[in-house]
Amino acid sequence: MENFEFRIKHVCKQSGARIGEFITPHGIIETPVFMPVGTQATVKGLRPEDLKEIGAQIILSNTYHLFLRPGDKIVKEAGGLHKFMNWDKPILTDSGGFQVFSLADLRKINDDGVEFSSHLSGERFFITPEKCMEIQNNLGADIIMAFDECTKAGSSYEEAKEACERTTKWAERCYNAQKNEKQILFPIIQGNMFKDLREKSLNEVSKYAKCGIAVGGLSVGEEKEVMYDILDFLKDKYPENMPRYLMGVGSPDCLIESIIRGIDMMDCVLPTRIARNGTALTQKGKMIVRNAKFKDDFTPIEDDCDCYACKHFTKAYIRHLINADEMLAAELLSIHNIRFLTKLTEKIKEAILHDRLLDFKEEFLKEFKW
RNA sequence: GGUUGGGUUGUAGAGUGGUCAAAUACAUCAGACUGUAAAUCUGACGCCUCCGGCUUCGAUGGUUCGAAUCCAUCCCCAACCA
Repeated sequence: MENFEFRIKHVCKQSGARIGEFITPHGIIETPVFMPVGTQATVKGLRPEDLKEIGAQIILSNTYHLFLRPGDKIVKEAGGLHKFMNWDKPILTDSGGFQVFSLADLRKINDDGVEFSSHLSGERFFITPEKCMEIQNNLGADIIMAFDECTKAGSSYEEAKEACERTTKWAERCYNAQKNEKQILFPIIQGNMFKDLREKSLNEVSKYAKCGIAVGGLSVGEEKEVMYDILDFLKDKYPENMPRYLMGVGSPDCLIESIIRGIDMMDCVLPTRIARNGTALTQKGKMIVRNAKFKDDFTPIEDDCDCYACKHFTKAYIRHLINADEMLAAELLSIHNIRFLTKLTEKIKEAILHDRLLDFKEEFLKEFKW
């Protein structure tokens, strides 16, 4: 596996959190890392240049969505996802496992795979683990995800167990189907909120983890404390020397809490979605810039922020753009929100380096309210 | 001066005797958003001591058990004719 390597550079003596380097064919990812989501081969509202400027090292895209449109063959023909979307840094494609969860009404699962009724056309497609690998091979991301079954919080033990076992079997099938050495397959730990299932899943799925493993099925409606508890439970059980990716988690407080619990990589649609809906991330928590109280506030979202939006524009102006339905509002807030998270991970790294991540968390959460 | 058509809750605009505090849209205000069916969704939007009460549909007066809706007068607005 010379195309991929994970090196731990420092472990925080206070928290156990790590700083690492994840080497991929498209460059080194410094962890811990927040990964912006670009489901349809674009981080909504942002150009690759914007993303680089705000410190994005890797972005996500999505197997299910790109399979439906434009089709993985088109992307392959275009020269692969990197070339297609003009992003020369690492890319991770999610497997479509999350769509098993989010499009629950439009799919049927059996042990062989999932039948989706396309949310675009209604046309039915059957996705197996092997098909998922074929699609992801065609897309050509650096990191590809095993096809899994993500269950919602509140699922019964039986449901969780069934999904968990299926996810393990599918991980094996993905492992056997994945031949491209330029791509690394991350298997996914499931098990819902049941610790025995989580442990079993971790142990079984680890067999298929060469240089990276993911925790899925969290932040699916449960209380944060429940998620933290699961992460605590898993913390010292992961395979050695590989990055741990917590899927779909990314509010600032969760970011810190998860990194403290040994997580290296995270992604989340939150910063870009709430940006499009008029909300900014700040040191104090959410700021709904759309609110009338900002109509004559001629200061930046955050005075000390180095992002393009804060350097050049005021809250009053951005509120005006939101109010006028101008797309620049979404762009500026997306830039700010992603920058907020990349900057937060930089501060976290700094704290890890100085063995004071727990202190940093205390300081951060003193001001930050969600 | 005359004719015709109008004046409805921020705006536009339904409603032409009871089921009307009054459709709908827009605007406004607030909230939600965590591997993106989300530039989306939810709620509020006359006033109050708000599971009930009060005051509204240009104004005033009337008809009626009951009026935004019918009648009279007046005041405005628009178009056209002099």
